[in-house]
Amino acid sequence: MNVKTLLGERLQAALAQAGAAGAPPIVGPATRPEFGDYQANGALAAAKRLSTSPWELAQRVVDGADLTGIAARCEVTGPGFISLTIADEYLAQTLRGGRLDPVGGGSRVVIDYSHPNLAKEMQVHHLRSTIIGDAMARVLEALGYDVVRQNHVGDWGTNFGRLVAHLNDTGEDSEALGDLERFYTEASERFANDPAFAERARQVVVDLQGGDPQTLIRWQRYIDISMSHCQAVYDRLGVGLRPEHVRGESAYNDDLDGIAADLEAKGLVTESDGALCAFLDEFKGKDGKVVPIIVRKSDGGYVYHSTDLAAVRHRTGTLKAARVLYIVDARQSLHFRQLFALAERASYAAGASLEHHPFGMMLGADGRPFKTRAGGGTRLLDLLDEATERARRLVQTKNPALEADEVDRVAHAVGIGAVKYADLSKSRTGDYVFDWDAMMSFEGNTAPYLQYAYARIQSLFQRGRVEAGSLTGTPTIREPVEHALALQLVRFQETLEQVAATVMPHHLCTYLYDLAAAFMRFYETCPVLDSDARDDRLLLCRHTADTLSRGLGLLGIETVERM
RNA sequence: GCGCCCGUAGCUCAACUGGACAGAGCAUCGGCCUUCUAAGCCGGCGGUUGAAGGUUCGAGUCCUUCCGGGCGCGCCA
Repeated sequence: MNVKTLLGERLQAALAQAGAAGAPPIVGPATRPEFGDYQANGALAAAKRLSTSPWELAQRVVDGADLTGIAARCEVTGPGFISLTIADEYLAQTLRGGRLDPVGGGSRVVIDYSHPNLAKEMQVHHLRSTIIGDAMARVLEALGYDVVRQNHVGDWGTNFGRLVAHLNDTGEDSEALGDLERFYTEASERFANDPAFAERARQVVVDLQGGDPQTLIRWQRYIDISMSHCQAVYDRLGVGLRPEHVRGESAYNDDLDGIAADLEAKGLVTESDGALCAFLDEFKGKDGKVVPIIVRKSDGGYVYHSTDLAAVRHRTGTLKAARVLYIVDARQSLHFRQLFALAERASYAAGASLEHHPFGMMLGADGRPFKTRAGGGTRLLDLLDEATERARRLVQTKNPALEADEVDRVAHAVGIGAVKYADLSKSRTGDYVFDWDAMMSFEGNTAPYLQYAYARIQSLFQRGRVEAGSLTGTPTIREPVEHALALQLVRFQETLEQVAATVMPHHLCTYLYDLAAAFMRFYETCPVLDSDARDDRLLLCRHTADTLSRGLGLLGIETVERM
């Protein structure tokens, strides 16, 4: 149950009765404790339009609103705010322990995320797209949307010309592929310094796009090895991407001639310097000249505009998406604005909502692009190694009593969780500072704080010899800290709907942090096991544990029983 | 030059999209462990939200102009 939506409906009806039909109630959490749990600000704006007193209108809304059984208090405060306090009984009945209403109704959402470049191993800059996309996929699925994951891997184009050319020279069974990074570097150096090699590399691109069998075999060999590296990273990270979600640039190769012909037939492209381009007036660059969308290069090859157009058509046409979310870094903003505009004019959007959700760069503590400790490189695997290692040292310091295999599990959950949470907890629009010391201090708004809250509850259950699953019923709420905890628990649904709408997972992080903090306050104030209210409080603990676990799970973060 | 994003406490970040007195954590200072995990809880200190105008009953949020930073702007993706 989304309490915010429910309050909104009831207050909107009351506004209409009071003469302000259609006025939005504008319900949100109360900004201060003395204003209750929720507040509605709609009467202020509505009164302005009706030229009546805001206070009087708000009072009529309060008098007319049907909030029986929901609100314990509903009153006008200040110039015309409506302050609402939810009834304890209602909160208690609404507790769902992390279960969600399927508001998505099976609507299909395609999410394009991770999309590593297979020319080399995954780099740290692939982290953001991968984990934001993974979190969004999980959240939308949990809300009842029909999610289709699309890993639009970079497995095509000029990079692969030089790689396959180098593979041709070193031999099909090259041991060198064991070290993709070095192989890539060697190929790049030869391309830059050896004109004859560069010419062969360009020919390979033509052969690839033309479907030459021998070239495709070598290309496939390279792709397979690179993709297995990616899968290892996904497994290590615990993201839900699997081979069946891969639909790379190469998958659209056969569509490209058709796209070009179709755009020509629709009169959307013209030839310019030998290339086939679309010129959309709203996109201007240097010297005020229109920035072209290059559909086909002068050498007849295709670049990513065309591939992405084919992907749009696939997602809206074949997959029948209602929404397509592109979790791609902010530098691609112009590209996507151009892409969506051209797709619209070519009627490829098919009524679907095409959305680019950009994110900023990962910076080091020095404010420059982040590098790992291992050789100052940017391999994502090195970053994950370091995270787990740092977590292991910390876990051993904090709790020396843990068994060796338990240390492994906790170090993994905490290390990977800390990295993910540090990223997901920030609003994605800007750059963010990746600071090992801050995230590994494990204080404040971090994954380990949340994991710790969960472990404390599990410890309660163990100590009290309580089977969590046997805790059922509706608790009685007595204390203010219990009310605050129950209120926060009930806000799970509205928080996730907000995440789904904004594609901003950090709202879920903030929510979980507030939930854990509410629990910690409850835990400090209210004895559980040795209390007359034991059963009621155990129930609150169970709902908290379930919600923390579910919420962290939606972020792709594991919980542990002990830490 | 044009376009997009950003600028909030010493540091890292919020602020539910225009609502009440801008909130957390870190750092710093001070309290709380012979009872459920102190990776915790409670409190103090810390702000002209880059600047100046404007719209509004109300602006960190919207508009204009500056200042400062990042990114992008024709055959890579």
